[in-house]
Amino acid sequence: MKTLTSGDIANYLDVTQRTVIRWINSGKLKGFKLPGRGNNRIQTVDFVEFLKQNRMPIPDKLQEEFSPASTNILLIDDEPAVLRAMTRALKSLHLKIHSAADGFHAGLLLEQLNPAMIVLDLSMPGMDGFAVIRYIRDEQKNSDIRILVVSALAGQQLDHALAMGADAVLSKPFSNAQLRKTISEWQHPTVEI
Amino acid sequence: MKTLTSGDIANYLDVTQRTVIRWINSGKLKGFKLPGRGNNRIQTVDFVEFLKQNRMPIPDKLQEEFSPASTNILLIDDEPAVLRAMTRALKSLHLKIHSAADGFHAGLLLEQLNPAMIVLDLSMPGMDGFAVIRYIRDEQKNSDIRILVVSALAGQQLDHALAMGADAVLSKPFSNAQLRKTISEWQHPTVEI
DNA sequence: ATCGACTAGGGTAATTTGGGGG
DNA sequence: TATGTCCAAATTACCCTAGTCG
Repeated sequence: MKTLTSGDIANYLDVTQRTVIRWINSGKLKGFKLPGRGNNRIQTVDFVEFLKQNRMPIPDKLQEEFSPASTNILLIDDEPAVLRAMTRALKSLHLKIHSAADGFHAGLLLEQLNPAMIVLDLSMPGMDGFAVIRYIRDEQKNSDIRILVVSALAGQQLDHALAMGADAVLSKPFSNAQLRKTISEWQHPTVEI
Repeated sequence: MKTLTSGDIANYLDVTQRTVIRWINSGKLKGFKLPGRGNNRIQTVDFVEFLKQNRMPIPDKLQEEFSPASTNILLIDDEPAVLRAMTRALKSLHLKIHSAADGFHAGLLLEQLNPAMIVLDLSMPGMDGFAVIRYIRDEQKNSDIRILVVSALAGQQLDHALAMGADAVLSKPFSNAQLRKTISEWQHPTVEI
């Protein structure tokens, strides 16, 4: 749990600490008090909520800290060589790159990281790639995950993946440039507030 | 983890350890001291009580530990028939039974449920059962998850599983009674503190 | 014995709170 | 009404040393 003090917020917003404390005490800004003299602590989520409600700009630092997952990308492929190649290809894009070589680690990391994007090989032994897409699209909380499907399978399989909710497909083999292009387009999405 | 140290709480609340110790010494936070140098230990119940009294947010991890969900059991086997059979066998034990038929769902559910026990088939297509044990024992922090390995593999594989940290093994085929006996022993463990 | 990680507590600096008045 | 400024007292952070443990 990352928390902020009244002073932190005063600095962020360029107001006096006194003002921030009054916001808290009047209930405008949600926070909690430490047991001692009642020093205030504010959870970053609550602060971001406060900023949104008042249409104030969100500092970049908080943007990241608040949703560190937004920069995670998860690569799922059973061939380590392919994972390494993709990692190299994406290294320059300033993403936190994680990879899974089997279904178990794919599931683990998907839950742990809540990644912004995944690159998914459809045909992996012991795992139904479509099941991954279905899982992600059915759970609302994961619904904004971008899915890039890569596969050596026939085109109609790729079409099926698109129909199930994949955002893009690439048929193997593909070039590093193709991969990078697709991912980088997702990196700076249209701003949402 | 039944008790917390001052450092644990400091991390939870994002304050310094020094502050936590002062809370304890001033009686604001109930705890007890170990003989020797007087290291502090705080029971999770007391900590949660402390959080409630001061209207502080309760960290997710603690939330889980306190929710009765700790009676989750996760069954991992690639044969649906086996999963159904085990589910029936365990139905009477008052556990929340979840099952995974592939590595992907095994990973997902392991993260989501934080189960108290898992029953793991070692030989599943596309998944290394030993990797699951290794993950739980090495990387999962509070790894008090009980692991029962079931397998049709040779005995030395089962021994290997035990060496890696499995709590018990059963070679297939096994009877419902054997399964139930092992699991029910874990349900009400001989008290250890 | 050595090492690193963790912990308790002392002393001091920095921060925080709430009040009062502009 | 909302905020900035000044203030004193309380609380917390920071730096330190020493002890414990595996």
